[in-house]
Amino acid sequence: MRFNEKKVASILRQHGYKLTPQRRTVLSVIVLSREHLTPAAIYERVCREHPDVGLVTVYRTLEILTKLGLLCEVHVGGNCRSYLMKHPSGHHHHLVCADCRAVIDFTDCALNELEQRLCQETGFKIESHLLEFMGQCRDCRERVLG
Amino acid sequence: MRFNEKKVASILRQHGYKLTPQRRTVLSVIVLSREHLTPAAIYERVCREHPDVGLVTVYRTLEILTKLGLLCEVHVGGNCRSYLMKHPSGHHHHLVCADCRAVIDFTDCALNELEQRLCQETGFKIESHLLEFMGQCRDCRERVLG
DNA sequence: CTGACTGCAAATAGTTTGCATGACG
DNA sequence: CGTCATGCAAACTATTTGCAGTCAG
Repeated sequence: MRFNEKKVASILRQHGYKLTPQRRTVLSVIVLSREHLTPAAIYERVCREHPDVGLVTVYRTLEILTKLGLLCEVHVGGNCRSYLMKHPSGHHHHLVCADCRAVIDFTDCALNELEQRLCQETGFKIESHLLEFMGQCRDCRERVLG
Repeated sequence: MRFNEKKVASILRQHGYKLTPQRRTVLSVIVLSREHLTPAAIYERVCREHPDVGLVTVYRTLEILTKLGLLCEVHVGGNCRSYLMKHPSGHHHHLVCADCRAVIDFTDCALNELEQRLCQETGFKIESHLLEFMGQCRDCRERVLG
């Protein structure tokens, strides 16, 4: 389960950030989404509820959440910046639906063996990795099949 | 081994693209690089030899090479667009040095098993994946150690 | 020759910054 | 109440497009 609104709010407060209505709205949009969202998409949804919030505030909120390590970036699909609330547990990867942009997380990537072999063969010291699967989720497949 | 200049030139000609001096220069910069390069970095190197080439031409050449499937994008490192000549053989992944940006390719990603398990568990139809390792290459490690 | 290619300049898209006003704690 | 947050406008960066002149084939 990903971070929920209460948890994020408390972390923000712990770090001395104020909980303004604008930030609450941005937070709620991100937390409630099963999809990865671009800043523009977040802004659009925020505006539906509170048209007076500025795009700049969305960017600044994203910056804070990223700095606190609460967000993960999704890379799939050309557009580089898409965000999603992170798991509190840490290391995980994404399974992304190309149609509805829904994201499923999984944790055991089983890359240790490959990583070790690559280290031996190349002399690299591997520090991290990026792994994402792209495809079509169950719902979207069924919708297409009719 | 990645595509070489001759091979790429011939593919371009086959597809009816003209081989102008500008394109030759852009090509040679990409082919000769062991690193992944942003459009701006390619432009800079091109200018060292031919200061009269425009950045726009770099973008347009990259567009063509991408359309022909001769380039791969490297995602690591925030900046989203970095390019590298592709392997003719097809499916492969990258091991990227965070210091010098050198890229080593490898082919057997050993993800089939994981892919199958994820399909079963989630109902996803997986179509592709993105896998990159980041770290420090042998040379950069030795340079640091002295 | 002629259509494709080029460079310039301007347009567009995405993101960041400066600043005066406003509100959380 | 002071400080941090906000929104606007403007600056910036990256990329794309329109256009007239140029050149590869």
